[in-house]
Amino acid sequence: MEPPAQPRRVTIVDVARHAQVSTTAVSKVLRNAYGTSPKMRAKVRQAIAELGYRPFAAARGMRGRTYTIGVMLPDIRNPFFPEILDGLTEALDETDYQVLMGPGCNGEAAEARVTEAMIDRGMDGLVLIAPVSPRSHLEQVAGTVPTVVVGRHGQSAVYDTVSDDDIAGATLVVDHLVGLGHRRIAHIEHAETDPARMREMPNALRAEGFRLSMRAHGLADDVVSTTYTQEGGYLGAKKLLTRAERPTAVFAGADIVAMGVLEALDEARVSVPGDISVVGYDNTTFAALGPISLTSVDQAGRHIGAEAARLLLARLTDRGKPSAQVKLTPSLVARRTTAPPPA
Amino acid sequence: MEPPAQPRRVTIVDVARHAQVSTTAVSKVLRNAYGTSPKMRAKVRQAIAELGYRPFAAARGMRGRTYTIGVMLPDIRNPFFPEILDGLTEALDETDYQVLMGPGCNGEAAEARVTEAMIDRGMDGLVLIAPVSPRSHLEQVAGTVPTVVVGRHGQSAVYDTVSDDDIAGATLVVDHLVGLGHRRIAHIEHAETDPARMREMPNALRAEGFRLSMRAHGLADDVVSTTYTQEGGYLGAKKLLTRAERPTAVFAGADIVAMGVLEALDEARVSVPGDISVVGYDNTTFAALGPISLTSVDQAGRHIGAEAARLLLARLTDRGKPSAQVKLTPSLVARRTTAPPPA
DNA sequence: TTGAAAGCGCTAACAG
DNA sequence: CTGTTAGCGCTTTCAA
Repeated sequence: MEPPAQPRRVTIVDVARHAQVSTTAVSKVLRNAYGTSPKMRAKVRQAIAELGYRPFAAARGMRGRTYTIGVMLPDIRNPFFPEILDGLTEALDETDYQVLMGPGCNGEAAEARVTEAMIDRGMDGLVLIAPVSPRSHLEQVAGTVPTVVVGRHGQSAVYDTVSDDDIAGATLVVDHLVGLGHRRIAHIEHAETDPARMREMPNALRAEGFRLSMRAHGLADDVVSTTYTQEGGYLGAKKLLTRAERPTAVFAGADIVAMGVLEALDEARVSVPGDISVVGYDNTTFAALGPISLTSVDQAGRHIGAEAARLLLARLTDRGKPSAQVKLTPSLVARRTTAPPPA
Repeated sequence: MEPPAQPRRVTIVDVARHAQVSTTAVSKVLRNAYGTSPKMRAKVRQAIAELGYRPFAAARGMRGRTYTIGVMLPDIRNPFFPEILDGLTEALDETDYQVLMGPGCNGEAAEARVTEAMIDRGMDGLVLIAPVSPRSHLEQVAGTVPTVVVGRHGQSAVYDTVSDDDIAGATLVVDHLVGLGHRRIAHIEHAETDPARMREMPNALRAEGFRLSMRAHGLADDVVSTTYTQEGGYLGAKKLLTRAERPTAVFAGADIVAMGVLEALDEARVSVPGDISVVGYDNTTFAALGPISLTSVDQAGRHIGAEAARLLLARLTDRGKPSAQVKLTPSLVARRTTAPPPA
């Protein structure tokens, strides 16, 4: 008795017939395009509601836009990204655009695959979060579809960028620790070898900011090179503990690194912050967790996301607009892993 | 001198002309369809490579499939989901399908919006992770596009399900604690009022498993109702600490809840696991973090994701196939938050 | 085994 | 302001 499960999708033709107008009229109402009388709009809107019509985005994409924005994020596990996404979706909520995310990619090959997949699906705009691909690839992507690059410095004429001032962030950390009385401060960095990326990747800038700031205070800049992983932090801390003169504070380049540091210090029965203070970066969710309570640098992820959305919408409206670079200022959140050095 | 930035996309027509064959032939080769000679395939493949052709998925979707699978996840912040995603993408890596994720949705309205957006974009199949929408909506979605529901019990004739045995997981926890000598064990649950969801949502089953298991051991089942949030854990623990007879162990329904518990215990100067043992659920990344080292239940997220991919691919091949329910078995990971009760 | 031709649902020129 | 018409890039009958 029941109709079969798939009663054919309602199309623009059905709506046009039901409203006694042309398909063009329906299309125009859908897009709030110029040249529709209020009366017609009302008729069409009613027909749409009565039939429960929803435009088929894939078909729209063949001529116009798909109303889809793709977000590429390198690592879904990084607790910093959800904040960016929140800001992004919130800003896009009012619009007709829908956000779809590519699954975590690591490395250039995966990034290329995801960006291509998004372009092939006719996405109207792309937001690339902390991409590692060479600049040339980013520019090629941006040449095909409006693009905003987030969390990577270095400007381009074809894409907009939104990033947080990592130099300033590192300076905040050093100032905080020096203010507490620390003199021997070590930094654990994510080693960057590619000279092109040196100037663009946040990790490189944090290390650079640390060096500059320490020197400005007339202090020696002690940097240990590992990676931005928990293990990297663990190994880095182990190395620091063998120093003849141990540092009294460790600035980990990312919260996840700080976790490894805390683990190593715990193992070595070094008290935090009694013996050694620890600072992270990113102010991730777990930094705020009671048992951890890590002092960290907050990047205002929501704002970053909101700015990215704003820039993308602007470029969607005017593809030829000059590229913009937005730089936001981080802030330091002091918690229980930092204190004055032992007397 | 250079051609303009947008030199028109290479289409199937270009490939056909370059290979001196019809567009039909190219299409067939693309889809490994029946009726192409090896010689023709070779010619077409070469032309594709020489021109750097990539099919435009949006256009394919108009007649056939988009080779896109949509994954809806409720909360990108939940560190359990990345595991599922990894299993999913890994299993799909070999295929022509691309995974795209909807942004975190909370609540039925957001879920409906995302599922509709995915359907409107012609996605070939959907994976819904821990959806909260009523069954009727899930079945409606599944009636439109092949669907696999993950992390929610209760079978349906139209969609497949993959879930972890939450009753068994709760039993593992109780057995572990009882084995250590605990008798007064409390559980912090996420309150579920909707009777329909009672039988389907993991949180309800964990509480149920706890009750059953405690009674099987001849012990009283002490359950505190809050929510699966850090704050819920904090408040739940506060409440437990006011008990005349404090429990010697707390089973938090999720790792994030355990974080709140640890914070409350820390504040109250209650030692873990000296005075009170704490167990979480999900074995999230931060459970393993050195400073936390939380005993937790592991759901084998990768397997869940891999199973979901397998079922979806099967249904993509044969839409009429009978629905399947896959239930996986969890395991307990003992860490440093559990120990025998104080003497 | 191969190809010509007819759409899929929608938008964009262009006429009226 | 409204409607007619011709595609977008691909898949799919259906003949050859």
